Amino acid sequence: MAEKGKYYITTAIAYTSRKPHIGNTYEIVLTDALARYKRMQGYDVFFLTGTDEHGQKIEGYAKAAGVSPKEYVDKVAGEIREICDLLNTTYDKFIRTTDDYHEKAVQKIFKKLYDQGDIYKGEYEGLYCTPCESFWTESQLVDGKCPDCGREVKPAKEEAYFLKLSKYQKQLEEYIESNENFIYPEPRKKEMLNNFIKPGLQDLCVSRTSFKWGIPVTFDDKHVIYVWIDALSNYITAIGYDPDGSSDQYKKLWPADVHIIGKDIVRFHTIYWPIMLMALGEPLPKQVFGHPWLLFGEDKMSKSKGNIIYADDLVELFGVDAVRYYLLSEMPHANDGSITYETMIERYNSDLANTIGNLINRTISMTNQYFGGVIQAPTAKDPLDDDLAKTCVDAVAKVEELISVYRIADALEVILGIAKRANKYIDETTPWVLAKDEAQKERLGTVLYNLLEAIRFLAILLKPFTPDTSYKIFAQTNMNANDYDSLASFGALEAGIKVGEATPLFARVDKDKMQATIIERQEKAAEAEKANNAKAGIEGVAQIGIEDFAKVELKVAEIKACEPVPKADKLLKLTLDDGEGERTVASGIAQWYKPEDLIGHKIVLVANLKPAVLRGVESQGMIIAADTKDGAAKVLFVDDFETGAKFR
RNA sequence: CGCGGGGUAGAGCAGUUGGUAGCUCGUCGGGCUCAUAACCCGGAGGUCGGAGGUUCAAGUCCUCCCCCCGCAACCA
Repeated sequence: MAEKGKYYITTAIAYTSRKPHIGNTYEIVLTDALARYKRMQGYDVFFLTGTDEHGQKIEGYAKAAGVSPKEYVDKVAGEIREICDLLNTTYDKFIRTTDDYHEKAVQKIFKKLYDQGDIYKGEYEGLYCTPCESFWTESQLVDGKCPDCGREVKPAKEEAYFLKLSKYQKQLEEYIESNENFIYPEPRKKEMLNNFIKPGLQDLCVSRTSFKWGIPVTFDDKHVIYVWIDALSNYITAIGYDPDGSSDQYKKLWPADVHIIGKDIVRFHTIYWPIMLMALGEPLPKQVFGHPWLLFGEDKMSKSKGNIIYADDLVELFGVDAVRYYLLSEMPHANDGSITYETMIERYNSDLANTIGNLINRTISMTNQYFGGVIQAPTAKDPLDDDLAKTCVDAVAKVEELISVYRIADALEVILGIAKRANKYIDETTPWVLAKDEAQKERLGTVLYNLLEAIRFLAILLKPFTPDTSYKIFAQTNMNANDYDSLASFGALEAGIKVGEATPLFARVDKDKMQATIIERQEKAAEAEKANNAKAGIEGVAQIGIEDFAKVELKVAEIKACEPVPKADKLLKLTLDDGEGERTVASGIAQWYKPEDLIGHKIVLVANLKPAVLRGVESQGMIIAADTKDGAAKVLFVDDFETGAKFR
């Protein structure tokens, strides 16, 4: 195998807020396929993935779960890593931002940037909304008020550290413009330049005092280092970057050849990250690829519906390779992809079972029937064979080209094309007819040789995507020559070897049965979730005493007036008469009720609920409504009750 | 006018710098029997969301409009 130099590839690190669903899993599989492909081609690949474990959100989740942040992230990081392993990904290192070496390196980076003046202590000046504890810029305000709660904001200052983005703006702009492929795909590059860089970069706030779960600033312990410097540096700390002298591994691997990330975080990787590196005096990554997202069929997933698709469920149902294949083949190169159980089944059956699996099965089976399993030398060639050979050889170059621009689904289609062409070749050559004529024996042997050779191409090209399947094909056929370089020409398959028994690689799936199974599992999952919530007291099934109920004041109130809330498509503003006076209540029923449907009706009011401001409307209470089967809400009308009457 | 993505055959999608509309699945008909009810061939099915415009020529460029979908924000 030709040695081609190093190739350092990374995924974004996953945020450890909760177990990742299948959409989050796509990135690691994509990156793994790329890593395996490069490795197969002879590159010295280093593949990094990991988890991002700090921040206010996690602090909050941990608190809610009643555990320490560290315990919380240990659990989730474990789950994430299990999923990576389950999907048979070949990462070389799994970094966690709570790893000791990472934290130390990040602190050093922060210090270095501070010492050289690229980070300075300043004041975050903005318009502050005290109840929301949030800063806003002039442009974010709605009617000059807090976009969150609609209350007045006042100018305020908070101490914070800033990274001087402005200082490097020109340099970054030049880099992006002179390095064609740095930001990929192209539209993302324009977006970055036009929307963010050219209008002028504002210095970036890189520390926080509002939460504690983060890496402390060594020289100012009120502050923790905010996500940017903490998370982004993982790409260099993982391989031994140290401001005081980096490891040999770092010197060999950096700069990264490509960062594989979701399109939503392109900005951080093509603006903040390069500037950090420039400030550190390190070279910039060669490329950042912002991949599209994998979405879900019709329904948005939700835990209560039990229709979240997790990788481990899919793997149980279809097997690892089928899931990998599906994820990679369903992702278009530009738009977001969508996945459903239905298309999973379809693809599984048509591509894997019918086209690929069946081809291999029938070929091995014929080799056994006609030649006792022994691969014959291709001595009786025919012009009919040329197109098959060409399809195989051409596929190698096409796949390389497509992979280089991350068109994975298209590459898989090219590979599948080999199987399709081979199936057609069987029809063209009709081996079962040849078998009846002893004089055609040699030709028959050649036909089967060609088929096995095509399968060999197929198996090798599939390695990065469905590694287990390739392995099984080689095991089943006992073929030699399974390296990438042997694909240079058609005919590297060695004759005289005896193939094994034909065993189906992918059993066909019965669509109806599978769907029934899936529904059953979803119901179970939804139940389990409910039970879980009940245990945790999250949902209202927990029992309360009469004294608790007595705390709730329920009254009959009449709707006097009703109007939609501006800039809120779910909210209606109701003016109620509760017998003692008027009050305003906001209710999220605008999708199902028009104001005129409500005026004059009497409803049940939760009268002593603490007021809250929603979209600028102060809501003093809530009205009682119930969910309907189709997901809408139905308000409880109590028109024949007396206004002001209390429920008890 | 909050940001963004879209509207191309029944479904899911391709369509590079404008030059006879393609692919996969499904469907219908045929073929074959080595094979996992599989494989191969053929057919039907689209006024490319709508209306204008530029052009010899527009799915592709320009203008306006309609409709979906994410994200964001509020279902007290």
